[in-house]
Amino acid sequence: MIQDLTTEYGKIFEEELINEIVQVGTFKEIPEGYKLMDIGDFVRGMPLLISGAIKILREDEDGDELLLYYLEKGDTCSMTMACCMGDNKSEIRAIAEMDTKLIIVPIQKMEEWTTKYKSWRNFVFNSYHERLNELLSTLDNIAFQKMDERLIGYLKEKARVTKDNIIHNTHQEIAYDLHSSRVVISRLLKKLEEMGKIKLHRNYLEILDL
Amino acid sequence: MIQDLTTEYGKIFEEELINEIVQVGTFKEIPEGYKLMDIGDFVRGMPLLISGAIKILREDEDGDELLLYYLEKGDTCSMTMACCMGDNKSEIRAIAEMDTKLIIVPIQKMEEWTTKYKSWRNFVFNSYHERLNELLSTLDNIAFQKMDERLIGYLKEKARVTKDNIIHNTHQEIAYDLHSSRVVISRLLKKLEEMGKIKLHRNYLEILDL
DNA sequence: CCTGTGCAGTAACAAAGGTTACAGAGGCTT
DNA sequence: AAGCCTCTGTAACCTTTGTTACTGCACAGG
Repeated sequence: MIQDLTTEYGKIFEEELINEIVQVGTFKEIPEGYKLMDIGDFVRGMPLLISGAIKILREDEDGDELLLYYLEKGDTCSMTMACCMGDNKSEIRAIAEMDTKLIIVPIQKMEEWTTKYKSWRNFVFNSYHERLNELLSTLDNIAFQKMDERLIGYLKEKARVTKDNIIHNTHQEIAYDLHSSRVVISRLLKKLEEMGKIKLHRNYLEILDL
Repeated sequence: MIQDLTTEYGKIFEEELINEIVQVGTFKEIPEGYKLMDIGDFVRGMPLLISGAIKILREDEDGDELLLYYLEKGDTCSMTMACCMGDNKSEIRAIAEMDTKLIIVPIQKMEEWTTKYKSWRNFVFNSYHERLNELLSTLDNIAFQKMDERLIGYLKEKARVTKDNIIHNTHQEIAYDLHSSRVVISRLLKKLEEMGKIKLHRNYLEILDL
């Protein structure tokens, strides 16, 4: 755990802080598909990602989903932090996009370290900053783009995060993430295939040239 | 200025911090409609709102607008803070929704006070937190609601912020804020009038019962 | 009082996206 | 091989939203 932590966070955190994290943090290995947190859950800890990726989803009252963004190595979840200061119920759902290693830090420590370590303070601010910008860009996509553009963006981002040009999802799953319907996604994917940008298969698709 | 500042922020900031703010801050009175900041502008200061309201807009490459949220008294602009840590160009446009009083604090002080004052640190964290939640709720509206619901929400929010049941806007202006078109908004407003929820006039409309 | 300008109402049409329904294909189980 | 389940392709249709075009109306300024 010290090894992993130092590799990923050694450059930005003081040694003393790293030691504290090792003492109070819990190392976890999470399999793909594991649900780390759901809407309404109480937030008990704050995750520091070592490797892998976690997808963050929003859901409305009717159960309609929407992908917000991915957390990757070096990221933490600002939502979690935000929750610590409010009613501390989660506003979002978090699901491991691939096998993921992370460290959970108790939320009490968060406040303490904010006073004690400048590097931690900067880390937290930076994290908020990044999440705000991610949310803004998600909002841009939804507000200003049509479904075909959003779909292309989705495939690109997913390929980037998983470092894999094969998208292992059914059309239905993609439709959920984009808050659309299966038929619409099938239609658009077919068009992309006709344009030679992707190749469709059962349960997965290949990205050729987006 | 000390009077205004103490009234609004006296409860949350230490006296020493209030004094510092008075020393380095610039008090400003902004008329309705004044553009405080545009996309791409360099961020030089951080606003602390004393009274009034500021609307925060996002715009895409084609010039299409979208209202994100309002800043009100006691608020500050997290985007501004976020910008201070990044390339410090603004991602958003800020326009006074009504006559507004505020204090501009130089951004260098922000970092300094974050180390020095616990109350400031909490204020900044809280502000990030609130903005994240505002953005989330804006995103919910756009992603999950239809235009008629969004329009009702817009009118309600505007009435709340301006404390006025008369909305002083043309249909075209409303359409810009919601990123829609004038004809669509006219259509929907007419329906609301037929339902007895509002009363339409030239250049303004009355909210009866939403 | 006349007129230009901007605002609002409305109709007709277009496009995007969502819905329903059904057929066939692939793959697994028995 | 037969049966079953899930995924994909496709057609027909509907709703919502956006677009274009034209009308009349209100108001300000000459």
